[in-house]
Amino acid sequence: MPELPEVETIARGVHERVRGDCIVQAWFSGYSEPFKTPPLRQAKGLAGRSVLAVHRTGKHIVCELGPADNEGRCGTSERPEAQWIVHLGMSGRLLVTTPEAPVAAHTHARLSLASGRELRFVDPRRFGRLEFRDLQRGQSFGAPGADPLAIGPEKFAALFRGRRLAIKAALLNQTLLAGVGNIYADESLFHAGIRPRRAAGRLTRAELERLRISLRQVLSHAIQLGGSSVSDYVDANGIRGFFQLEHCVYLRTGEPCRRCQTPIRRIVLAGRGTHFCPHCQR
DNA sequence: ATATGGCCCTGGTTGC
DNA sequence: TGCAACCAGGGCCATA
Repeated sequence: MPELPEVETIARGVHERVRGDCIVQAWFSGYSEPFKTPPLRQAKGLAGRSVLAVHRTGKHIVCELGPADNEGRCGTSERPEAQWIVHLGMSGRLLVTTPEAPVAAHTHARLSLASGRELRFVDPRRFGRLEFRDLQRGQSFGAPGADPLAIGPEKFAALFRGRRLAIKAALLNQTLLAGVGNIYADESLFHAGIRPRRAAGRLTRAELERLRISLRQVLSHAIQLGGSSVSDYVDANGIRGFFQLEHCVYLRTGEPCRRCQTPIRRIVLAGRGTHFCPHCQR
């Protein structure tokens, strides 16, 4: 399940490989209903654009696109005129391949590039979303929540003030923090020594600061290891990440805590499997 | 206003 | 061995 570190890894990989390339044409599968922009409009908007940069915002991959000139060739303007926004949902993958590479089942988009390669969007569970934005008509994409890697102590504490919901549920709320998903919510709460069910607004200032630091450390460590490959996650080159080997609680129900040997417990919170150490987390 | 729970969707795993 | 039930959960939406 791609969360911030996995999305960051994929965005960096795609950036390195397709920056400066040009989208010659775009193909979309018949499946399209939940896409934020109708496939025909995406295909029309993408064709002839140059890829200026690819980066992550929250759990979204944003491709900054330049203009095409009169001959249909790619422009070289530095200022983005459009954006292609990819959300991978649960099972989405964004791959750079050759056109000859076998087309995986559930491939929903294929962008042919001027270099002769293809950028493909594959998503078996169809929780992913694709959107095209014309920046001359609309606003640039922005995540609603704060960046957990950049937020400071004051703003972080303010996010949770007065909130009665469980801290785990609050961490998953993308309008508060953008990019935290189930794995890193559980892992950061473990490292901060906080029980997932604690009411967000009742955490002490010291606990909130431990949580902010833990979150930042867990996320940046995971980025260094290329993310967590817990199901079928692979990066833009088809390479798996290694952070799953570092997990302390996530999907370790019944296994001994790495710190105190107490068996890890699993509860359901906000509809999500939630894992914690009953001894280390208070 | 905040908070909760159901739904979507497929593939892998478990259990009979 | 075969098949069905179950589980995984991000984001959206209806409801309380």
